[in-house]
Amino acid sequence: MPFRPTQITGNNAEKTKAHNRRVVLGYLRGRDAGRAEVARATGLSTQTVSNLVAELAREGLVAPQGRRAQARGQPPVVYGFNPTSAAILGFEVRPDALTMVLTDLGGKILTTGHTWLTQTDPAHVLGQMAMLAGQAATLAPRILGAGLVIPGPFGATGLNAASATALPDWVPSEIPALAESALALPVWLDKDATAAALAEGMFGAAKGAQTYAFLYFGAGLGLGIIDQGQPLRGAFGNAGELGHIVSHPNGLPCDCGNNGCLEQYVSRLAVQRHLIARGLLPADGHGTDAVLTALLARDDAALSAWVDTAAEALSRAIGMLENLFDPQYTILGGALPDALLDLLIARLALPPGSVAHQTGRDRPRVLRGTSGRLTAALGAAALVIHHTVTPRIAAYRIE
Amino acid sequence: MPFRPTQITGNNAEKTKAHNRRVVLGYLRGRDAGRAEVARATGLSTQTVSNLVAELAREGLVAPQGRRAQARGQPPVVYGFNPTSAAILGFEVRPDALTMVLTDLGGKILTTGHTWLTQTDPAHVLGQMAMLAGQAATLAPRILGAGLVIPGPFGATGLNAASATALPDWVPSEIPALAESALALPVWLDKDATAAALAEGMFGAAKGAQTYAFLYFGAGLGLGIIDQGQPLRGAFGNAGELGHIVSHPNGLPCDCGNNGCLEQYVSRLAVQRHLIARGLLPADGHGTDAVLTALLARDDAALSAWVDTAAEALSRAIGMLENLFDPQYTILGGALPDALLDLLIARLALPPGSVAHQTGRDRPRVLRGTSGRLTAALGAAALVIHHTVTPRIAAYRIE
DNA sequence: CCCCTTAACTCAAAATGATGGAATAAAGTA
DNA sequence: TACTTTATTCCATCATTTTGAGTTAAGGGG
Repeated sequence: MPFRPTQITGNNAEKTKAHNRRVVLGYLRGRDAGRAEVARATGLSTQTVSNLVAELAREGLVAPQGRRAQARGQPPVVYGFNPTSAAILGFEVRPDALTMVLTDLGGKILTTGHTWLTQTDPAHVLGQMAMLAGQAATLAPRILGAGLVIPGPFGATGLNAASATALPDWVPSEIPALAESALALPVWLDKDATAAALAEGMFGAAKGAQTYAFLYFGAGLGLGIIDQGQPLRGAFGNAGELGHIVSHPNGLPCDCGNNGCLEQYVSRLAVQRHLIARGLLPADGHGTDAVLTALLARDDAALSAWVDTAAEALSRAIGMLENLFDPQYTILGGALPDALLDLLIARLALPPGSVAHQTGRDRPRVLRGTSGRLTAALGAAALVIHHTVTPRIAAYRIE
Repeated sequence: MPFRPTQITGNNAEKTKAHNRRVVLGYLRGRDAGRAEVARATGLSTQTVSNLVAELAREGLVAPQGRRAQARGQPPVVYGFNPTSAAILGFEVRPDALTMVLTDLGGKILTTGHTWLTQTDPAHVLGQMAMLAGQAATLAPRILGAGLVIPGPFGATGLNAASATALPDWVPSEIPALAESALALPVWLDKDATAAALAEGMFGAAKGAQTYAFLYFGAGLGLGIIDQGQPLRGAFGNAGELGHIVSHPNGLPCDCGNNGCLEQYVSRLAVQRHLIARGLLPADGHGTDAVLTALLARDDAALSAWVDTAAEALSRAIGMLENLFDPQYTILGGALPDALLDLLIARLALPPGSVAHQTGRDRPRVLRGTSGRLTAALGAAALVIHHTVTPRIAAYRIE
């Protein structure tokens, strides 16, 4: 329930413990370590770490990996994160379909599920979710929680006309509670691009990074921004509507009322439209992925022309994102074939006037995401880990 | 020391108390209230609030405002924030000058100071600071701390060529410690636009807002972004380099290597260049403010033409910021006369395709800042309050 | 091979600070 | 005046972390 935080609450001993537990678990999720090392890194006493690790080990979330002599002194008992000790559910809700993944805590997919939706009211969709979850539950001894992602934007904004993809009845502040009773699990909700970004930082290309931008190709073009490990949300949960920034002043009209929106040039819909106009794809867009893969394999000129145009607009957009967000890197992912994303990246000509253009970079400025078609659903699953493992600001209360 | 946080640390009882103290003080800074009300709002017990308020009252930071009967029951003793109980120092360091303000905790300016700088090495500048601070100290019984702002970007980035304004020797991670020993006060450092944004949210146009964008006219064009009350920093502290996003593809060349950077069209330097080219301002730009005010008063056509161009570019930029950050509003402030900022705002034609274009807004999408020429120095002072009053994520450790 | 040093770890007591329940104070209401 | 409501205080209790004194298990020097 990330939206509209209104008031910062106080702490007490119990919340302190929960925080410390997340700190310790977060550290061990990053690397195996002995308890004394965790204590030094977190600033906690060894005693506290010892207690917390014992508790986590009792629950199976971490496990001893044996002693490892390093120098003098008694060798530490090294503990490591145990990703197979529990499972998590991720649901992606779109206007036409519901996708589910069940993963372990390391993001490894245990099973998937899918249903086409004819109605999109929460009651109906939550029923479908409960059904899929019931099937999945037989495969996992223990499910920690469920994540839920829906496309933005939320509320009545200037983008609504353009958002046939939005789910109007899905009020972010109400859904988690409904879902919790439907699934009998703790539930977290976020928007697709943000959740996908978290997943990429947890399991994928941005593993270990604290500050990065994730460019999400869904129907349009979304953006998830993670700064210091925390997602940027905005006042109404609508941060990251990258698709509707104006890339070409006086360019192609968009349903939103702007002319030259970026997603008219860089998106799955844009490439589909380009190919349909040239007779390379049926008008309903059926089989897009297969066609794209085939065209890429034979180095098709029409597709290559689209990539050139898209890469030009995308280069400017990424330069802008770099200057505004100063990410460690920008990641491209979502519903486009990996080969096409790779080609787009190869054709980028990033502007020199960027804070990301610096000496001594260890990695490229732009990377491809690793999770492919299931990006959003995996992102949903990652929400659970994010909220279970990542220390937060003092909890926000929602009113 | 906001930059390069590396590790989240654990909590203990003392940190918990410090957090709760900030929560309580933060609440009372927003509105007067009885202790029971604070307890309800923060989720703390009345006893805890009572203890913390007593401590804060002992220090003078809050003071009882008398009883206020409201309904039945014993009327609460209402406590209020006491802005005159202490003072704070704010320093703005630029390559050519050092500006100081001494304010009370409400942002009211008690005195100002100014020195031209011939050298910019930290040792020299810190000496000048200590001198100014010494003079100011006679006016305030108690100084809580000092804030320090410097222009970005930090490190060796692609914008360095363009940043004659940057201070190369000022390494953000080292300065606060040096300054603390020079001033014998707690010191916080941040970049100008970010600090100015915090000040605007604390004392100015965005008072009470949690999520907003502040467009800062310095030499170039900076941006401070506050999301959920926390500044956006980026991986290297360089988030918000708005001036060098490409506004006009293939437009005017910029020292940074890009063509068509926004600050070539919208900045103090841009309007100066426009006026110099037309013989309305001496080539050294001397007397810019007076000239601008005079030209505005007589509705000068040349200036008006600049405003039109600037407003067009600015409208697109603001639309973009809205879609990326989803702020409650965007604020324009800094080193331009209020009348010019007002005219710019009046001429904006904001794009319709924006998440900020929503029904039921209580305030305009764009506001003018309130603090004028001293914006950055006031921002520096605001840093002290931000760190004293605002609850934070578990403290970051710097390595 | 023994003893010293180093480091990890455990146990029990102490310290910190939040909480909960009972008692008290001060108002409005019947 | 008695009763209800709300704010506040007092005091004992509770949840945690920290501290300090051992204990264990390794390496290194003679």
